[in-house]
Amino acid sequence: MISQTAEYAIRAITYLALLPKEKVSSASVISKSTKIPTAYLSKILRQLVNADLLKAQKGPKGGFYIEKPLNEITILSVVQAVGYEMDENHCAFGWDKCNSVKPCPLHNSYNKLKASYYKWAEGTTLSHIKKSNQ
Amino acid sequence: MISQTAEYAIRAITYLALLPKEKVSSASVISKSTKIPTAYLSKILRQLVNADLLKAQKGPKGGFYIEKPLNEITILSVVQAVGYEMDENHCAFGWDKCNSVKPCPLHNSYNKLKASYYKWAEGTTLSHIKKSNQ
DNA sequence: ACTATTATAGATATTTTTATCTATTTTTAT
DNA sequence: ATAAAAATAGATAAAAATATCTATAATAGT
Repeated sequence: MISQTAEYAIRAITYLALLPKEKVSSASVISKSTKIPTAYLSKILRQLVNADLLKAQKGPKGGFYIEKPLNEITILSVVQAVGYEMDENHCAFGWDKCNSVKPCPLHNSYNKLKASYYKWAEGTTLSHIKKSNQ
Repeated sequence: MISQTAEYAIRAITYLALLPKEKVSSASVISKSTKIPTAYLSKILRQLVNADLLKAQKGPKGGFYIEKPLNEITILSVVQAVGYEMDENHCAFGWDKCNSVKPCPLHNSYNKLKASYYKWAEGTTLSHIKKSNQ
């Protein structure tokens, strides 16, 4: 449903979101708390930094933290930051040209699933997640 | 969202569902029509046969066909036949024990996505797909 | 009976994803 | 200045998913 890597990204940024605002956590602390392999987590965190979802601070007492308002960070943006956006033009039936004008036999059914995924991924923010946990 | 293998399975069985009732197609014909690699498709078809979603007929003029009523074949049953049922107890936040009584911070959000997936996968049958294509 | 055609089974190969390792850079605190 | 703690970068390794290959079994038609 959601790749391991994307799940790790969501898990890690959720962990940071639940801390007090702008509190810094090192990769190794996040790793221990979230059970994400340390080295792999570091790569994921870097991708989140590159996507401007997190800030990084090098050196002792450094680590990662969230600067942005939590309601601006959607699940979709996190998933896309680690490279798992779905190919909008992918045809589940294998057609080269498949669109709403000339839809493949699976087009309409798949669109329903896609729509509910996007509704969820764009509609769910770290702010929602935090609110439902306090 | 849905693994390549599961998509192939859905694609292949949809192809058969759109043919006249109980019409037989060989793996190589299905492969050409659906752009699924032949040998890989054969394995997938066998899994669908093992799950009693398809029938197989060996020998010349043999192949695969659907015997069951199309409204009894859900997308979920196809996906499960090729081994991609999701782990119901998997916790996206990495907790060992995560459930509705003691939910992890992601529990409720993920449940919404899971629910819409199951609603779609259990609610969509080959009958629906065929009807929307005639 | 024989031949050709098809599914089946299992082994092997390739590709992608996930994970680890090593070295380097930055920065805080002494 | 130096040492320690952290991120960063890039190379490598392991595991899983995807794909192919080879041989065998079943069956229809001749």
